[in-house]
Amino acid sequence: MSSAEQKILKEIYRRLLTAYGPQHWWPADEPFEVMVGAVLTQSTAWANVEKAINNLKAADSMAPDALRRLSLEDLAALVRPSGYYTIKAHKLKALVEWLGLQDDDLAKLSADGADRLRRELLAIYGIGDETADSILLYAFGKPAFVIDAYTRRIIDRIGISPSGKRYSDYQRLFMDNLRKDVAIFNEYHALFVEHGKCTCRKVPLCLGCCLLDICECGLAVARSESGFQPN
DNA sequence: GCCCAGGTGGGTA
DNA sequence: TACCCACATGGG
Repeated sequence: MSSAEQKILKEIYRRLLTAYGPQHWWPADEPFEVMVGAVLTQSTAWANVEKAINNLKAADSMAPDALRRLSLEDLAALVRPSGYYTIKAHKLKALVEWLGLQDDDLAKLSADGADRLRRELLAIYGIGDETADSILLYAFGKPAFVIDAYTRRIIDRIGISPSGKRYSDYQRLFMDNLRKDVAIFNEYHALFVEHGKCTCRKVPLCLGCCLLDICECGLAVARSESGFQPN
């Protein structure tokens, strides 16, 4: 079986990878640092998150126990560059509180089933669908496809929107039509984010540099027609 | 000065 | 369920 959606999703991936190359998201970081980064990056540019992460490391606090020992005020001061620092300090406290209940044993957690782990994560204050899936994918190596606002816009624009508009509806579109491969899911979401930085996203119809000139019938428009030339 | 970035939770209709 | 809003720094 090979649906039109499968073809389109594979073609989008192929084009994004050709244009931007591998993104190397969270390739060597510790799972805990990935979890912290996933919270700090909520609606925030990654460059600002890096400053906050560097502050935590410089304070010798990039560890669950170290974060638990910090006062809320001190933690907020450290993550201040990432914005929303008061609320993010609360979120990180909630995260490490939960980790403490798991004996801070991330290796054991990663052996849990993805569904159970996802429910646990969603029960933590400050962790919603996208952050939960980011953690599942980038920290625990589970094949969870991450949906962000930009991914939704692309899907809607291409014309393969799911019948529902919920997070889970969009996620199912990818999960049902792609091989559940952690490396692919990792790269695909990162490429969407990278493409999101392209200014052409503000153009109602994709033209010029845009990769997403895919016609409604699901057949890819030739690059020569779109004028798009990958690097 | 204005816009936006790797969202979530709480309130209201 | 579906909107609205607060939350905030830093770079272009």
